Amino acid sequence: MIAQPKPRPGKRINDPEGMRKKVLDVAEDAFQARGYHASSIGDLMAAAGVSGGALHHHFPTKKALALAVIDERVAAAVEETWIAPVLAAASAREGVRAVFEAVAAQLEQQGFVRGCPLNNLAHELSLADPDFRIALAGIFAGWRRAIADKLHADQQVGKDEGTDPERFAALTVAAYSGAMSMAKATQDAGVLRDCLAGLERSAPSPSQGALAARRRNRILPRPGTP
Amino acid sequence: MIAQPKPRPGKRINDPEGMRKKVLDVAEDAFQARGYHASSIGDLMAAAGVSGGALHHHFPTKKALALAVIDERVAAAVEETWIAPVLAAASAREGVRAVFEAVAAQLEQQGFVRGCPLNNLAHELSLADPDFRIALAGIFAGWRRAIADKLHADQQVGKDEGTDPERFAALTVAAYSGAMSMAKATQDAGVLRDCLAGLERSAPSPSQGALAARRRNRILPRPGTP
DNA sequence: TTGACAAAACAGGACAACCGGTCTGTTTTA
DNA sequence: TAAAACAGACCGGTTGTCCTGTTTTGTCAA
Repeated sequence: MIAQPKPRPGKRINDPEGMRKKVLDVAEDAFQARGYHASSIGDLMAAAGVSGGALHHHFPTKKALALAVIDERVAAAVEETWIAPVLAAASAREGVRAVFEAVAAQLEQQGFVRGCPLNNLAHELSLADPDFRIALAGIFAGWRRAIADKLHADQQVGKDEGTDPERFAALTVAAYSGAMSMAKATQDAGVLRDCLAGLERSAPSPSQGALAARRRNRILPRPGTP
Repeated sequence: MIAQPKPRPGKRINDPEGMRKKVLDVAEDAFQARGYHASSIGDLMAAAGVSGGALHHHFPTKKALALAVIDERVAAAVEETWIAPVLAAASAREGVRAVFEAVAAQLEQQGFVRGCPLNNLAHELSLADPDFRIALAGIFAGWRRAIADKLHADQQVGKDEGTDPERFAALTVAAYSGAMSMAKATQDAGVLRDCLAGLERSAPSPSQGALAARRRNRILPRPGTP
């Protein structure tokens, strides 16, 4: 007999939080791999091992599920992959460089590119529903704000003056988003390095210790796809 | 009686090319506005006023229709919006600037943003099917090549040396793609101008006549949505 | 502690609408 | 007169949602 968690016939254990998390896990993965419309709730139920009634109890509609994925998972992915590393870096430019390189390295090691979760959903859902659009736009805004604030903090210490923080943040987010789009289409992460190199041409930096902030990134979910 | 084109009951005129064009028109528009999966062939038939048999005669499957849209329409849009204006400009940098500004201006005048057709479909279809991915990657490649070649030609005349053409092209395409992604999510084309400004910081340009190449762009299709 | 009881959590089937594709048949055209 | 072009019905499968039950769990008086 295989030792499964709790396949006992006569007993059942209610685990609302665990079940909700399990559904969000598979939904996040499916939306990232196949997109929103191409992921049926039947697929999600099967992948998560959740009954229709249970899923409907936690997420009344598919839209509600997607909104939860956006608010809780996509936002967290941006926070973990971009905002936290940039804030922890020695400077904004250094943080941006570290993230670009870390993501490129992981993608190359991984061997395939599924794209940026935020941009993937943004393209598919921004025009589909105002609620989707507002949620996604908010994540973009937070992303840009974090970078702009970091650069502004740098300038308070005399670093990197002469660069407009808002423009720098916009260009950084755009370059990364577009690079991931191309990387996904070409299945080649090299374009990330090209864009980073082009981006750093505009740096007035003299020279700084190149201590790469080694942080795990989370643009691409679980490597093991069962 | 309303004067319709040809609603005569007893007569019919075969117009293969016209019917094919009509289908591609509505498909291009629907894919841009709602995406591939959200556009049913029933919707397309109704919008184009085409029977199921006719549509199936020209495009046996939905995938075949999408591939035709990509090869004939999306590629043409990139050519018209980006490649031709850049090639016609005084320099690569000048062409890039002109396109960014022209697109931003049109979007602001239009009042809403539907995004870049290439990136819209790239995000939704790149992982869905290898044929889609290859077709889309090819358009990206042509786009980058045109910009890189233009910059290389500039350098043959001594202009803008010290800039790597491939990297410049990659960054330009990425910045535009990402900016359009954000513009779509925020429904605000201002980010295009922010990115352009950030992009031009890396220019070693002394000064050149700012003759804006005024060309119609075609990122967003027909303004009138019936 | 117990027992009652309402709410939450979960199971699983039912259903109408819709999807994309196919099929047969008719009309036009080379 | 055969092939191309078009019309329109048809079908099996899928979609998202709802619905009716059943089980578990928390609560609170006794």
